[in-house]
Amino acid sequence: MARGRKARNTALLEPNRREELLRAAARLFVAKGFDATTTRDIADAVGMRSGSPFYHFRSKQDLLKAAMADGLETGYRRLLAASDGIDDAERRLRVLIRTHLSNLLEGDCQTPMLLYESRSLDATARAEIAAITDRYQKPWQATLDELAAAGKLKSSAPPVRLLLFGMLNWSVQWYRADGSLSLDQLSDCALAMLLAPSQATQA
Amino acid sequence: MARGRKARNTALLEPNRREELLRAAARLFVAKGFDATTTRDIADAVGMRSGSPFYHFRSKQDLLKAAMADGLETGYRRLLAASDGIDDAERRLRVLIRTHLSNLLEGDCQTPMLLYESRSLDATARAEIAAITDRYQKPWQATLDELAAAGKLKSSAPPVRLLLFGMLNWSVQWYRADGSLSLDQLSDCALAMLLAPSQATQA
DNA sequence: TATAAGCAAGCAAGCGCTTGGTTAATTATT
DNA sequence: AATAATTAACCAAGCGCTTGCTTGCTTATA
Repeated sequence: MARGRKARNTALLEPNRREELLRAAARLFVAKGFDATTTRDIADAVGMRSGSPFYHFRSKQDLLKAAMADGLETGYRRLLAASDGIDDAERRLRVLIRTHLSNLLEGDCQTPMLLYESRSLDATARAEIAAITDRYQKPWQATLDELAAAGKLKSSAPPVRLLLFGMLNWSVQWYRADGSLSLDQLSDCALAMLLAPSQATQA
Repeated sequence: MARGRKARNTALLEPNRREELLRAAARLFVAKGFDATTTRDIADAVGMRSGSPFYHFRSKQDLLKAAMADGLETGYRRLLAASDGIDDAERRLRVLIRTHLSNLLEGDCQTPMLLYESRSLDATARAEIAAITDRYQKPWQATLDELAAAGKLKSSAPPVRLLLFGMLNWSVQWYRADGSLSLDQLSDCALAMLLAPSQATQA
C-alpha cells in the first residue's frame, strides 16, 4: 500500500540537493551536536528517505567534513570581501570582528561553531580542517601586528588573538538575536576591550 | 569458565565507587562528548560491568547532571576560597581569573567545559545547572562593578562579563599545559586586555 | 538506451537499561 | 556467642530499540 506521498518530486528541476543536504546537516550538527544528529534526521530535513544521503556522501563523517569546509570557505570569503581595501588597521579590525560575529550568529548555520565537533573527525580530516581555520586567522594576526606596531595594542602575541577569538566565539553560547543587544553594539564592546588604551594613550 | 578476574574485589573497603564513577564520567564526557561516551566506557573506566553504573545512577543523563553539579560546586568553592578577603578589586579579579583558569585547565575534569553538554539535559535538569552557574558568576559581576565604579573599567555591563568568560573558557580549545605559556602568564594577559586603560589613565 | 537520483527494505552492530542472581558485609535475633 | 535475616554492591545475560550504512530496484531526464 502506497504511503501517502505528495504530488510528485520535482527531482532534477531542483538541482542542488547536495547543497541542501550540506546546509541541513550543518544546521542540525550545530543545534544538536554531531553524535545526537542521525542521518535520518538529515534525510528528513530535506525530504529524503533514510538511506538516500549516502548517494551524495560516503559517510556521515564525510558530511561533517564537507559542511565544515564549505561553511568555513564562505565565511572566509565574506571576511576578505568585507575587510579588503581598508587601510586603517583599527577600522579593519572592527570590520573583521563584525563580520566574524555575523558568520557566527547570523545566517542559519553558525559555521565556526561546527569546529567544536572536530573531535568527531579522524586525524586526516581534522588536519584538512585545521588548515582552513589557520588561513582564516591570518588576516587577524596581520591586523593585530599592525596595531601593535602602531602602538595601539600592547602586544600582538598569539595568546592575544586566541583570547580575542574566545571572546567572540563564546558569544554563540549566550547571544540571542531577539535580545536588546545588537551585533554592532557587541562589536563595539569587544573592540573597546581590546583597544581602550588607545584613547587614553593619545589623550 | 571463569573469566580471569584479579584477586578479589576489595569491595566495601574502597568506599566511594559512586564518586569514582562521577569523576570518570566527567573526564570522558569532556574528552569525547556526552553522546559519544557510552555507559560501557564509563563502567570500564572504573572496572565495573556494563550494567552496574545504573545501580548508582538512574540514567546516563542523571550521571551527567550529577557530574556537572558536583564539579561546579567544587569549582565554586575554590573560587570563593581563593578570592575571599581580598579587598583590592583589581587583585581580586586577577585571582578570580587565575582560579577559573585553574578550574578549567588543571585537574583532570575541566568541569566548566561540561556546560557545553547542557543541551543533552532536559529542561528541568538544565534549569538546575543554570542556577549553579548563575551563582558562579555573581562574584565576577560584583568585582567588575567595583572596578567600573573606581574608573578602572569603562563599563561593567553584562556583555563585558560574558566576553570575559568567553576569553577564558575558550582557552580549553587551544591551551596546552606542555606549551611555553604558563597559566600565570595567561592570567596576566587576560587581565591586561581588560584593564590596560588603568595604566595609561593613571599615568 | 543510458545515467543520475532516489526509494524500499533491511542488516549487523551498538546503545541505554533491566532483570535475576551472587557475594560479602552488617544488623537482628536467639 | 552463634546463627539468621537483611542490605549494599555488584555481575551475567540479554531485551528492545536505534544507529550508520548497504543492496537491489524504480523512475525521470538526457
